Amino acid sequence: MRIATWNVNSIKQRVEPMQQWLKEREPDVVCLQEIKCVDDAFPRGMFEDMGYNVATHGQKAYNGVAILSKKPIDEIERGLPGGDGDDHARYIEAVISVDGGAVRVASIYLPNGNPAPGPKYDYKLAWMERLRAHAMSRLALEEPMVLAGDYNVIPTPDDVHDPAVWVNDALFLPATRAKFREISFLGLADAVRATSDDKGLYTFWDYQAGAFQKNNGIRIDHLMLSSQAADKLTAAGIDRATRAGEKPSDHVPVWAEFSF
DNA sequence: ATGCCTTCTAGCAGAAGA
Repeated sequence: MRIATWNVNSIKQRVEPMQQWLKEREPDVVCLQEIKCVDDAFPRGMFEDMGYNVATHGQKAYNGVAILSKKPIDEIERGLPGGDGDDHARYIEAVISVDGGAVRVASIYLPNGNPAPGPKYDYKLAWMERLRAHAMSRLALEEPMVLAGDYNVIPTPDDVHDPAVWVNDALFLPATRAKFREISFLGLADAVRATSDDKGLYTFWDYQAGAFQKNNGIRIDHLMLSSQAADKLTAAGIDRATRAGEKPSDHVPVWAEFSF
């Protein structure tokens, strides 16, 4: 089974690139972020025609997440627990049936947090603590689980072209990285880093100043695996070619393949 | 030192993104 994540930066603007990529990569499950539309405006029929079931958690103009799956989607939960008054659509979780079992999958759009310090950064750190608490409770189920999405976290200096430029950014501040390590150390493996030590592996390049052409990027989209999923990991990759196509998102898909 | 680019809504400019 192949599970992918992609921050599409508006689903309506990405219909053609998505169709092309789905045909080429043939993922079984896709976690989408920044769909930037309400549930009723999601182009559900297009994906159903391509053989996918669709679960969305949309929002007008901003944010919005979704899960596509060729296998049935069960136990859909929208929103991350603990957000008193948090109306951002940034989290959707579901259980996907696989041969002889199931895998729990979440599509995550973690807050950007800039400018830092400030209320947006406070919201980011609070959201990360909610994610940590929820991940801990889910890990107690001891089942295959993939928490995939745009974490808006650069985990290490090896995950950014020019670390010095990012030292005061909410994506790279020590407190951000420390919180991400806290989540990782619960027992979640980064699929890309489980399979490669290469530098220069990025998932986002700014639209401005020719960032992609210079490979001036950052690695912020991650698939985090429970040990029961990591044990079945056979490959992982980043589809950077989508960034060179027509009307690209500023993020590219990241995927992991499993023997289940 | 600043904008660079793309998206959204609203309404022909401003916010947000990372």
